[in-house]
Amino acid sequence: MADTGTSDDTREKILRSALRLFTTQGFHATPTAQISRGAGVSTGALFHHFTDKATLTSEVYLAIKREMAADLREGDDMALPVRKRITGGIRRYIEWGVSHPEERAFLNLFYHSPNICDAVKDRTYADFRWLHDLCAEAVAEGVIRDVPHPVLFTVIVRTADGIVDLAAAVPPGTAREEVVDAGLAVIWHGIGAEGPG
Amino acid sequence: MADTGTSDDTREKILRSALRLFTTQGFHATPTAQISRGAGVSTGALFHHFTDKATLTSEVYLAIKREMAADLREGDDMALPVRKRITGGIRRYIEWGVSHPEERAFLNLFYHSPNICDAVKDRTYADFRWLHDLCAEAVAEGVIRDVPHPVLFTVIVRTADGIVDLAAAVPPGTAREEVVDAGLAVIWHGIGAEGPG
DNA sequence: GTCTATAATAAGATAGAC
DNA sequence: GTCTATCTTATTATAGAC
Repeated sequence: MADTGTSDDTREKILRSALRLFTTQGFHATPTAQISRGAGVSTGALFHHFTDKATLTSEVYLAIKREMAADLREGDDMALPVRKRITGGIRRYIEWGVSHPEERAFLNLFYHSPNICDAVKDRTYADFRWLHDLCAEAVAEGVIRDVPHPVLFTVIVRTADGIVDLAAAVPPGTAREEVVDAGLAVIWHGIGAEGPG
Repeated sequence: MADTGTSDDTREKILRSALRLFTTQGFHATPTAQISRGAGVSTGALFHHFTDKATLTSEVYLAIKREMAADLREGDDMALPVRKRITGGIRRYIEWGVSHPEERAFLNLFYHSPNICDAVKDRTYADFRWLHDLCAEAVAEGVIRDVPHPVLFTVIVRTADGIVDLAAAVPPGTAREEVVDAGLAVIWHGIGAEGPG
């Protein structure tokens, strides 16, 4: 068990180095040699752990998505009413984005890149399925207005993404909380069946 | 005047070829040789019209932004009440996105790319200034709730971007109109001071 | 499992003829 | 203003020692 520690460490260091360089330079502008150098290992070690550069890129993506999905779900309390669960989910989504700027930049980069295999994107859909179900539940309960689900989900996620960028550009504390609260208020005015909250 | 036509044509063909290839392959994955080949000209001609690849990329961006800004402003009727002008502006924004998929893909790609000079992005801000002013006017008139301007503008644009993606994925006609109308309803519920509309 | 050295290829940009 | 040919450099990935 202690022996495999070194190998896993190398793998992790390569993933972290790739994340940092991809987000500051882009995929194709980042040579594999620079990634391995940033990780403190050799080119040979990189290609021992990852078959090629595309695989390494996908692995970075999958690792981030898995971590993000776990963080989001961990904070969910199923005992709470649906509206509070959704608000909490959006808040955690925003907090995660603000506190993970490199991961967020990578996801944006990856998402808008051409020629990135959709199969890779689809592999993470299941981890977020419960959020879709939660929204459907809210609509069924009359907590959310009867908006077509794709429109509903898109509005929530896109708006939250925008709030993340705004919140990250503002100093932590009251100013940041005000941005998040204002964003949440607009979202709930937009989708909520009742008054604001 | 007729003599310069050939040269301008070459320039335009290079810009169009670059747009198509960048959106399907990405910036760094697209060799300049392929761009010139796609335009039906030689590498030499490309570097005669653009000093380097980065300049060509920026020129594609600026041309798209200029065209988009002109289309948006052209449809504006200053005689209309503020709310109708904003609704019309969002509708034209969505329509432009749906009918310009390559341009939209390029803007997304460019916007999320690292190392793209902010100075280039800033050069187009003035063309959209009137939209910011229009929103501020709506807040001053009490047509839009008193939401901090960055939050307000972000919510509108991000939601509209999401609606473009949804609308583009649906066949034109009733289905598409329903998506757009549903999106606009959510936006106005979110930001409007009065009832829905 | 990690290293150094290198093979094989492809990139951006230029030179000089026409 | 456009072409062909090419220079220079950088890239991904592999080979083989340790």
